[in-house]
Amino acid sequence: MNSFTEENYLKAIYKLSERTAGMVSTNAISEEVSTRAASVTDMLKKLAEKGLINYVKYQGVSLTAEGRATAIDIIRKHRLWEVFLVNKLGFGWDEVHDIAEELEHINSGKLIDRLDEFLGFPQLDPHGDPIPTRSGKFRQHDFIKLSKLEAGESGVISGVSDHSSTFLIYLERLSMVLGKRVTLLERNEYDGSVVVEGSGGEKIYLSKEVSGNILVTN
Amino acid sequence: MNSFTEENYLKAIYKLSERTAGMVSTNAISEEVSTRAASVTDMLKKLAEKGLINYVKYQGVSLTAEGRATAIDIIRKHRLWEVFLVNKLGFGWDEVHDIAEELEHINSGKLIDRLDEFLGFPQLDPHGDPIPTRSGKFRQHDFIKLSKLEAGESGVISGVSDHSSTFLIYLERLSMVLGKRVTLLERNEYDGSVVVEGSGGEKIYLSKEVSGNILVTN
DNA sequence: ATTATTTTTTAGATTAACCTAAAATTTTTA
DNA sequence: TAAAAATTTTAGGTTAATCTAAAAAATAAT
Repeated sequence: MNSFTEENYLKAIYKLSERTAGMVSTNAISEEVSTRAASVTDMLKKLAEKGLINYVKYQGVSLTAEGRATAIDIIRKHRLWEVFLVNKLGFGWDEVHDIAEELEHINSGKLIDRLDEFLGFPQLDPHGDPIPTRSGKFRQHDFIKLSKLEAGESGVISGVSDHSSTFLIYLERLSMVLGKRVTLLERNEYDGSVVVEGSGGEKIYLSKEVSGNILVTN
Repeated sequence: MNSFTEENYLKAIYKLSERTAGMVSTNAISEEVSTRAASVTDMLKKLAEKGLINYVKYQGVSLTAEGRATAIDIIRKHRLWEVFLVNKLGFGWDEVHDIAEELEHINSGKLIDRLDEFLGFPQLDPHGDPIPTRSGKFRQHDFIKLSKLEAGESGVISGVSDHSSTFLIYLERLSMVLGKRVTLLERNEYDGSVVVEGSGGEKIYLSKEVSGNILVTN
């Protein structure tokens, strides 16, 4: 069995290799887990020893099949717990990340399968992220960043790529919630900010960062 | 905040002081947490330093008000999670102890209050143990050991004092489940074993140990 | 293509929680 | 009540996960 800490490293490496595709650097991991690079090096040796990552000194790391499966399993748990917290206990989508961060390390396959069933086998978590199946498969999701829409084009808000509560509370205040249809009216080429229109005709101003963290479909 | 390990020591001390009322010995704790006495001494110093226990060298320990409150809070979490596992996820009463042992350390007051509400503010866990209120109060329970019934007296099975799955699975096989009414037919004075009769007229033989771990009301 | 900078690793320490072996204290027993 | 036995504590070590400071390697810049 892997420790709590080992699991967090695997999750971090998985997350980083999604975005960058290829080798993940020690410094990037260090940043992600908020731990000094020297400590990361120690842990990388240990994870390599256990066969969970491919590690080449000074070159970076990638997950082995086993490491990847482990990481995906943790993500599955995290997202199922988030669904539980929001759908069953009435938490807001901005409140659940930290609690799920603890719950994801609870160690019982049976528990997670029962929870999955109890929740009705949800496909997406409260932030629109796909929940992997028990065998570690992700269903395809065709989300694009809101910031990539053309002027005049519309889309339905289906996900976010920042799960921090500050960001989610801000979206909430703008009533930019999952399921809402918006049309991109204009893009300011100078700073990348955009103006979108909701179905009620209301106009919403979004900075480049914000629109880049909102995912839409259609 | 207290560590996972510190919480387990507090829980152990609480449990032991329930049974013995008074000072708890190092060896008893050592046994309860499956750790050497020397290590227990280290931890006792630390817990005393934090104001959670009263510790007098060579004399034993007792919980302070704060330590007691902390222990009761953990017990509350443990029992609420057990109710969740049994009532919502369909686990058997013999399967939930170990999982709840992990879940009880999840750190969020809001989570546990929401869970309590979601479960309908249960008063007892699946083993018949009372669930303390948010303010740490136990409702009175008037359980007596099945082994203390007089011949001819009857009672309703309402709790157990051993939560191990071996014991619970054994009870299950005898269909000695919560809510069942039984009448004590006879007690063998030689080994303390008893014979009870169920409402269907079936006779069940129970050793002294088993009948001592079954709690009845009425 | 050397030097300068950044990144990564090694070396040596620290803290929490554990251990064994030995010493100190308390309890039991003769 | 003094010796024997049991309990508890101290002393000194280990492991996992972290740290800082310094060395080594890779990358970038002149």
